[in-house]
Amino acid sequence: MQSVMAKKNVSEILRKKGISVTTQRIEILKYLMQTKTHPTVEDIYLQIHSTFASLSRATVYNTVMAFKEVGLVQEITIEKEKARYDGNFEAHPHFFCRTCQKVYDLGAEVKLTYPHEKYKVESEQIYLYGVCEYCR
Amino acid sequence: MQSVMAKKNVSEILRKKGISVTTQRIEILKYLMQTKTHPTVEDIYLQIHSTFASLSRATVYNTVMAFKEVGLVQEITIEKEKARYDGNFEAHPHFFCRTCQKVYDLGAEVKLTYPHEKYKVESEQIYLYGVCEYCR
DNA sequence: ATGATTGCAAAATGTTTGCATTCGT
DNA sequence: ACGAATGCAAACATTTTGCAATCAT
Repeated sequence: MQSVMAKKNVSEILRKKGISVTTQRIEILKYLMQTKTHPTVEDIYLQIHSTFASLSRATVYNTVMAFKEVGLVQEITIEKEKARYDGNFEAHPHFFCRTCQKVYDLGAEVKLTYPHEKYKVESEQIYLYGVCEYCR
Repeated sequence: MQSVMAKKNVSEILRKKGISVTTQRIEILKYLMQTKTHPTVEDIYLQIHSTFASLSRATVYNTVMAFKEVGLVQEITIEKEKARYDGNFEAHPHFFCRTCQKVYDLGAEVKLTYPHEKYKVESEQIYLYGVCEYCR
């Protein structure tokens, strides 16, 4: 029954992360937490701009960078053309369909095991490529 | 003793892949098979252009795309800014150092396990992020 | 009040495209 | 000889930057 995250909850998340709370950031975070489409900056801009006309692309760029730094979003570079953003910060693999160009989440069934030796790993991304079930 | 791959061998690889053999392709493939730096298009262009002045950036773009299609290189999108190319086509993880911005190969100690269910996986990329041993 | 954020425009970067010339087979 | 590959310039897409106006605390 809680279809869309309330403005208050989103503000609280921003406050807890120690970054200042603006209307733009609230709107962008609400959108990112609610969608599973892995939107690009342009996607985010077009979506929010349609109901909040003053939003600029520069602010979307600033905002996703700020969110990435405090750990509110993951940056998905599964295609070389453009970055996508995922409001789910938990590590999980992504699948790119080369037919419909959509990015899907994969779950815990994909597992990565490695010894932390020479490298101090801070984050990881697993990208799988192929054709999704709908396009086959 | 075989420091640099001979022109003949490289030509043979191209011929076996069924793509036509040009001087530019020979030079680019020789370079990609010999380096472990995961060069960008600009890196490849600058390196080869220094001794082969007529090479153009457009040809480097065309060539890495052709190589990718026939399975001679992997495209590494570990950074959103630019793609890198790896002449080692075997699946292996990559590590990106956020300090020196270099990309390192990781070996078989990193393992990915998953069931092929809904998605027909054709290729995979594993990217790890952190600080390398030299930068720490 | 003051420093951070925003919006706009310009610039920078990486990549793609169109087309005439050259090359590989 | 013919289709493919090359080189150049222009176009395009994404991202970054500079700066004045506005907003958050």
